[in-house]
Amino acid sequence: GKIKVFRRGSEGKEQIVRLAHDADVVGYRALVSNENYQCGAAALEETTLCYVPKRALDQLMGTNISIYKKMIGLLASDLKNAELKISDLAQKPVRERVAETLIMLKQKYGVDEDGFTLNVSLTREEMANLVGTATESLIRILSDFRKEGLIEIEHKKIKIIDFDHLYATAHLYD
Amino acid sequence: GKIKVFRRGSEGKEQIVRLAHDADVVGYRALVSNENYQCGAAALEETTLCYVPKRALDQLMGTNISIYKKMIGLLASDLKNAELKISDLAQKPVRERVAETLIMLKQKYGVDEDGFTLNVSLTREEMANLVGTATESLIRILSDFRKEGLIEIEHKKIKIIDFDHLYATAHLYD
DNA sequence: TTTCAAATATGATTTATATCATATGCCATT
DNA sequence: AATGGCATATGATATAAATCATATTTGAAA
Repeated sequence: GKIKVFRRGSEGKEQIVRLAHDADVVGYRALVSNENYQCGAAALEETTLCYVPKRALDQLMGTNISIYKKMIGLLASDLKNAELKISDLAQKPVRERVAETLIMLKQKYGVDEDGFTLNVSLTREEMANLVGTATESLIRILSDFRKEGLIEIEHKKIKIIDFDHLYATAHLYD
Repeated sequence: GKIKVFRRGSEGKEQIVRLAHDADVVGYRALVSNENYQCGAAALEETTLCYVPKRALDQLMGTNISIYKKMIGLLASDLKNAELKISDLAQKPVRERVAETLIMLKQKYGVDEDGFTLNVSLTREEMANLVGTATESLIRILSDFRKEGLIEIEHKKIKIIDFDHLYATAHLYD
């Protein structure tokens, strides 16, 4: 299923640092580094979890080298995304980050059978925590996008209407 | 030596996403994922580099499993730091991030023989790119810290005078 | 179906921070 | 040693976005 990985800040506000999807591995960091860094994870919908005991994993990894390769790939990909997010947070205005987040959600979770693009149900607050902004700001910008004909909003579900323009407002490649 | 790893944003402004130190591995991401994600690296001082040809590394990794473990550890640690940085950028005001950065620099690069705490010479602009703020804002906050007796500034070098208060202003644990 | 709490929405105001402007100081080069 | 260019510094102003305030809608429970 779909999982959010987040950290809580000073005032208890959560910042979503990463979204995980089917067949993804959450919390492998705890397996390799035993520091006191904590972050939480919560399911965004009904999810099947698969707990692998540390001992079993160690044993498996002792024999099977491809597990290592797989984990390195996952970590590298997460790190790439994290570093992208860092530069976005430091440099892009909220509007661009919202556009980028919508595109990312589409790429990650795909489309609904009704054509509704975003096949996840995040609350506005969760989307704001993902973008790294205030809930009201996120709502305002979604309204703007709707007025500009970029997206359609039906309650929690969002449909991307004009992908190209949304992509352009995200300023992804520059 | 000391290396900065950065990404350039829309207006060519660089955001430092990570600092690397002695005996660290930069750019291993390119070895495992062949996507088109690009970021740059530049030395902050005279540095001895050690290029390992991809083929040699592959060969080494085929035989030696501890290399995998080492790389997983490095990646996991980098990811942890990146995620911390994400939540900081999203939630903490610039002042706190500057304090945190000073502490991080001390921990990472240690102290000068003159007692000057920061044994790296970053320009103010580079520090700003590390914190994720405008150069003027960074300079202003350093001035504030100096006036408040938290640090001493001698040209490029900075000495932490009152670590406890600086630590407190960073709001590290909450 | 009615009711109520939580989520969504939008307006008004404040605030942090970026931007713009200008001054001062430092170091490298001649 | 003098000059020029860049880094540092600080003040003034503009602006994006947060916060505060208040409707409005929605969905769940009685």
